[in-house]
Amino acid sequence: MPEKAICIFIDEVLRRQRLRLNGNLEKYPLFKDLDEESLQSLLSNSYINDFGTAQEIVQQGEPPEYLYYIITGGVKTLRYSQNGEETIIRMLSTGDTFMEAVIFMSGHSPVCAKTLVPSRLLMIPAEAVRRQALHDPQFACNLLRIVTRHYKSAMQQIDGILAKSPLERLGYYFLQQHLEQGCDSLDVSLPFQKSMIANYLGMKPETLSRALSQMKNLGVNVDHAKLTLKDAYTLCHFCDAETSQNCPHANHATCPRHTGKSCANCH
Amino acid sequence: MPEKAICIFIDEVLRRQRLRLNGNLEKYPLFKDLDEESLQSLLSNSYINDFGTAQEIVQQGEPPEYLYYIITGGVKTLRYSQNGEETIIRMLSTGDTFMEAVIFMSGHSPVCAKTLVPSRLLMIPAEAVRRQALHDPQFACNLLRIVTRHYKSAMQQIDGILAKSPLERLGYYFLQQHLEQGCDSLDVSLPFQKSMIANYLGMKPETLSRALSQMKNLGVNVDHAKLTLKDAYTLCHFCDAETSQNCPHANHATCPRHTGKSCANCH
DNA sequence: CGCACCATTGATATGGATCAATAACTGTGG
DNA sequence: CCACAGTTATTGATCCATATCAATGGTGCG
Repeated sequence: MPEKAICIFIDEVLRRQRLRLNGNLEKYPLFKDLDEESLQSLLSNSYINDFGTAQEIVQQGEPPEYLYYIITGGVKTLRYSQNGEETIIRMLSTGDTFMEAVIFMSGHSPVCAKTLVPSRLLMIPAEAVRRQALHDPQFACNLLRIVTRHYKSAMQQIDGILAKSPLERLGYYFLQQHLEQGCDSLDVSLPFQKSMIANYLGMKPETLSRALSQMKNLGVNVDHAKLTLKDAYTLCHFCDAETSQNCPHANHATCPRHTGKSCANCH
Repeated sequence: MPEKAICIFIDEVLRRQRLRLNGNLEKYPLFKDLDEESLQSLLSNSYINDFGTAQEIVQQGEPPEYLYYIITGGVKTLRYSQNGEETIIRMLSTGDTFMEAVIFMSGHSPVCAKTLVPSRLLMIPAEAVRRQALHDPQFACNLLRIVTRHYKSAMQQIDGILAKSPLERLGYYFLQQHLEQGCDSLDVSLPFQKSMIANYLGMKPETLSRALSQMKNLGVNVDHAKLTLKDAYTLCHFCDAETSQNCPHANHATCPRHTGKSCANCH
């Protein structure tokens, strides 16, 4: 159903462009600035498929067959370790893509992808992606931007795990959610269940729970999957130089980071 | 000195191509399959510079100005956390490139790069790299392959830290060194000092030291910076499905993985 | 209503960090 | 060639943070 794929895709792109978050947090620009010809070539062989909850879309150790674009839904990518435990690498929702990087790795997929909720996915064959990347440098550069962003967040994950306490990791995660959600509201919603977030942050659910109760003392109220901040600067404790680049308050007189006010509290 | 850069570069490429390790472990193919024109365009603005030990080549938080290719020497890339500690992201030596990924990230560099020993580096201006990527899809795809490989090893680092014991992480590291060094000798040399390796593996030097003494019981003798394996299968305990793809013994009857022999010992 | 599943909370255990002391090695200058 | 200082590695003793174990409470769904 190629035509159908294109229709929905165009819809999606338009929606995305309107939705660009904070200007610079615009989501993964896979299709950005592509000419009509490239789009056609990419999408004419693509499919749209619906998946149920907890379905394995890609198996670890299998060659990747498609690049996936989440039209609606939620997906996690993870790795199984020898003992069978899972380590979540990314948690994705509407508008995200996955397997873009894996397609350009040699060998089999080092990750598995699994739906968290019923999801509708656009599937672009891996071979078409590779072919198009060799023909259209704009597309290749879009891929580069996406993969480097993933790589950067993987680096942040690494030193977060090694150098931050569970409380700090959680605060950092909340801050990023807050910024992604436009940061005009004092409410932040948690898009995934807590045990997922715990795994993603490299801690056990119990530890996350305890970190949450510490959060309350810092002015973050947790009610089920919704956080309520005491004020706009509650999460500034957890900000760093990289993240502040995405914060609209940064470099304003109101930013505690900028005035140095809250750094006394930071630890 | 553009001509000089090209001369040494050509030398280097030839050397690399002869040196390809195990066929599939061939190092970062930045210049692979580029036409003469692309090479000229990339290198005509490049420089070669010598750096001393422990020099900061790139500062964290600064915009990246160059892509670096290590002609000779050793470099680490790392991140400083708030408390000032460093987390090593990669440890690089002759033939490696760095900052390829950072050049395509928006904003400033999330990592710092520092020489470990006196090093001679080929420096290609970031702007030239970006321009060339937009003009030459082959070059863009080479970059994609490099960055995705880094991303993959970052993922391995993440679940190594979260799911493996220090001993296992060390064994895995030894195994990879062994494979990179051609695995025809039972001697493995450690290319970096132990405190660096410890940091890279997410543990303290004391912990590495203790893990080393456990290694002796498993048949790995450590003498200064040189390991001696008891037999070719000593490190098989630490192998996983991904790594076995790079092992010449895999799928042979001699592989303990394949026969299931050593998996009993694994834990 | 009752059965899963998820989250929370408390008690305990443990692995790796930290602290501290010593030993080995590196390089430098006399 | 040796003496010395500075760095790096090892080893032992202790401590602490987070995992683990265990019990309870809450929530949603059939």
